[in-house]
Amino acid sequence: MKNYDPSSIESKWYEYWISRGFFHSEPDSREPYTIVIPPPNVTGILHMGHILNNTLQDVLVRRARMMGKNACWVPGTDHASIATEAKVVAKLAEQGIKKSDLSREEFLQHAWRWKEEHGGIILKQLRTLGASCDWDRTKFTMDPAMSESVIKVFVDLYNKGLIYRGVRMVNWDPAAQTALSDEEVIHREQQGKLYYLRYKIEGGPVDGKDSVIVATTRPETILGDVAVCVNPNDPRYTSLKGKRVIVPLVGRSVPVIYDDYVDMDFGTGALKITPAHDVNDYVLGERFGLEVIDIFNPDGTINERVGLYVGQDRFAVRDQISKDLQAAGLMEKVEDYTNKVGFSERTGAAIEPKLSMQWFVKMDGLAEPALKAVMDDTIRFVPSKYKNTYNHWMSNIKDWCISRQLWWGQRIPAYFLPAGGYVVAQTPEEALELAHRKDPSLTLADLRQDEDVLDTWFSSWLWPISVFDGIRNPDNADIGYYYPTNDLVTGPDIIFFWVARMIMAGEHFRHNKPFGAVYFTGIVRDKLGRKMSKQLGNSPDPLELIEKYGADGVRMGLMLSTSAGNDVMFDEAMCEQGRNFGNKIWNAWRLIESWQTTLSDNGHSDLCVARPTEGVPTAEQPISDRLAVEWFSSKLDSSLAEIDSLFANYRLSDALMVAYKLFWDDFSGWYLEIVKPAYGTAIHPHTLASTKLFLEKLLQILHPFIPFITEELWHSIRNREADDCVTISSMPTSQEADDRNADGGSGYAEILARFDLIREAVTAIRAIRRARNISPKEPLELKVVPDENFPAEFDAVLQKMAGLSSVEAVEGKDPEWEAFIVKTTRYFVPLPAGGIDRDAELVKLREELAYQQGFLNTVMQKLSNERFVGSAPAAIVANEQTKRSDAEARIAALKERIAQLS
RNA sequence: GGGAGUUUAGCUCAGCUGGUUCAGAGCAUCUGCCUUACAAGCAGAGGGCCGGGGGUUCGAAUCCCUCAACUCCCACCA
Repeated sequence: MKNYDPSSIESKWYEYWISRGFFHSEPDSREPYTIVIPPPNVTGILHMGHILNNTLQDVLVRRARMMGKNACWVPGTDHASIATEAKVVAKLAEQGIKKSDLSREEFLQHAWRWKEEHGGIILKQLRTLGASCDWDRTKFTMDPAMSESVIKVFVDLYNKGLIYRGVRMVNWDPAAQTALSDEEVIHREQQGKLYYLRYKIEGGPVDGKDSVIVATTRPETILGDVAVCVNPNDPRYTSLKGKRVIVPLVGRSVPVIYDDYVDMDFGTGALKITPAHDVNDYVLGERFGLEVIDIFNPDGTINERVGLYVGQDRFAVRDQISKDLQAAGLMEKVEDYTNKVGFSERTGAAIEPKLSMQWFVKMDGLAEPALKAVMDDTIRFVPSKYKNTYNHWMSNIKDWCISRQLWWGQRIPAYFLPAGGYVVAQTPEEALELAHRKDPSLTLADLRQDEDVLDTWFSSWLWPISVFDGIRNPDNADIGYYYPTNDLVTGPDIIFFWVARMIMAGEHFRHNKPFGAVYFTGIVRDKLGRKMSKQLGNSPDPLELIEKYGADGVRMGLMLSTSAGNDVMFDEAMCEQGRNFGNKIWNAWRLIESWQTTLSDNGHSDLCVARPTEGVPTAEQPISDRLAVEWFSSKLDSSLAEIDSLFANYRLSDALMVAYKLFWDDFSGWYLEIVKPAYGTAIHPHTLASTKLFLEKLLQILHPFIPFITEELWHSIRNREADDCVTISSMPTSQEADDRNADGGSGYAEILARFDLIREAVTAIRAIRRARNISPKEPLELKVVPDENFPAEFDAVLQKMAGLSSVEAVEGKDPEWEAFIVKTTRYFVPLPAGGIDRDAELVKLREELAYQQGFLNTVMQKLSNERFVGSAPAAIVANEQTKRSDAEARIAALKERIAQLS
């Protein structure tokens, strides 16, 4: 089989890991590494954003596990009250059941059944991706213990005076029929109209005018008008002082009031005041003691208050009232107008500002320590630009409306008393105790619990604490060990909803940050940069992708093109690249596996492969092998160091790229090619042993990114004990070069540099072959004028990789030799037949000469500039001097060559 | 209306507190190869006034100013 087939092994290994309990964590003496998953909506299904987010978490967790940490990734789901309740309501509607026909208990039964049937699908899907979560710790935000924590926190904050109840102007979602927090409202530009309405002046014309023209985008709200407001400095309206005007159609007489809130330049400079349905109007209404006329039902239809348009929807009324005004001659004009309208984040309905009784959390005290923790980098934001966003929001924070007029969620533990007033307590029984202080005769049946539930985020803000039961049992072993968690991986879209509030909760309830760092992912877009959506049909099904490219391939594809905070332009080609890489690894193993250390007499490989460690080598290890091992060992080491530092800065895709190139270019392209025995010959046992060791380390480095294929090959390399898996192996560290140096080897920086010179020479010879159409199989001779930049020790490697029959030191050149220079070393290749094309050669040489002379000029300019020599650091100047002498050497060689040819 | 970010090769992006031959990487493209691990591959090659303009400096993709385009966040102008 030439191609790797991921599907045949991926599910096998996931089950194996689970069966060995590798992902389960209990507190022990090791250092913990903790991540709590951003809990997806319990009824949600996996999309590309989840794939990205969870792959990132898995990479971090798997790496930490291999670095010797006690890694714990806590999975779970969120009850998502509005979204889930909306889904259940829709599902019931399909069956002809209206929510209003059900009791609370009946509805909740349906909801729980729905949750049991559809809930947690997403968690199963995460296993397909390879997510190494500790499934034994799976939590749901409405688990009894989780809900108990939420209620405990509510009671606690209430008793501290941080939660209050009051009538406020809130964002009302007429579709879900609940209040929303400010964060749940999305403002979007909308193409609307600006209507100019005529308000007749009571008692006849003033200054020749019989009416005031008022501009509004919402003519239907005139039903609730209680005043017309103008700016006191507006000369157009000074004469209206003390006058009243008639609300069109409605016929209500309302006063003209004066307040400099009104912008004289907008519309006509006259503003209608509807305190029940506009935040600003409400403020003005309070200031002037105006009546509040609420004209809407909770579902956005007109109520009976005014007796007009009763029962009709607000948008239908807008059209109708516009016509009626027109007909009555009360519409001056209508203009196109673009304005911002708020919509519900969940249902998409246009938000209606509505005055209602709600519960709020006082935020300023909570915000202060939470702001500090981020600004002084106690909690690190990656990328740091989100500190600005966070700072701005936290500094202007408003109180948090936490009550929702829904049934799915934690019910607010406030109990109303028959005689008025209420008590707040953890349980009805405790509530009764409190109630008894007011009236000892009360029984449980007299208490009426608040009908509303809490905002979903009021449970998720406790997530990093409550998953470890740190609210109910603040001193338990888990919370002490795993908290604070290490990294949080989430999208910037919920920085206020969730991240900020978790920090507040952490600081308030644990007096400690909830996590050490927040890695903000971008949004997964299609390759045209469009957001993925069902409507556009541009959102691929992750499970299909996994089936097609393997989980490793999909993970790799996403990881290669994501950096913190940047959106990912998703292209299936990326998964293809990931799959191809898996194939590359697979084939590298096939090659190594085919190598034999002993051969039978007839030249064919023995069926029985000698164990390299057992056999006594019958011959010296080839020098090219020894050098290749030494070089790759250094290369591996320097790459490890690089990867470490990239991880420290959360540059995961760069780290993967380093590993990718290490495997593909250095290991497969160079190392394996150097040590590869000729067909039909044996490999030296030492070389084979080293090669397998290298492969093992490479698999370890790659495992956090592509867990499946690495585990499969880990077991192919040798027979292993049940728990000897790459998943829980120890990540190689980058100190091995030092050990080797102690044995008398050369430092690895130097060997890497020397090897690069050989690479350049090989590439140059290959280019000559290509230009002259010389087959790679045809041996060439190489002549060299050795100097300090000629890595003579790699002679054997050079011969093998460039297909040379000999490398000979010479003093000078022959006109029939093709020449090239690596750094300062001059190389020549005698060409077999036909010789070289002198003219073409000369053109090339002269171009090169011109470039080198130009380069030398710029160097000389710097060096002859006294201010450069005087002010630049010594190292920079010395470097320029080296550049100068190198260039001069090359120019001399080029000139000599040109002289020969012409 | 405020604030932040982005702009470097066809695409996606690296280039940290100015100085190595600094103009890079991966992918894509082009050319030649089915060479006994891999055509999901190998070998080679091309490709960019670093958004425009100005300034600071011996020296600018990098620092400052300005203009332009795009993106995002926040904000109660009907």
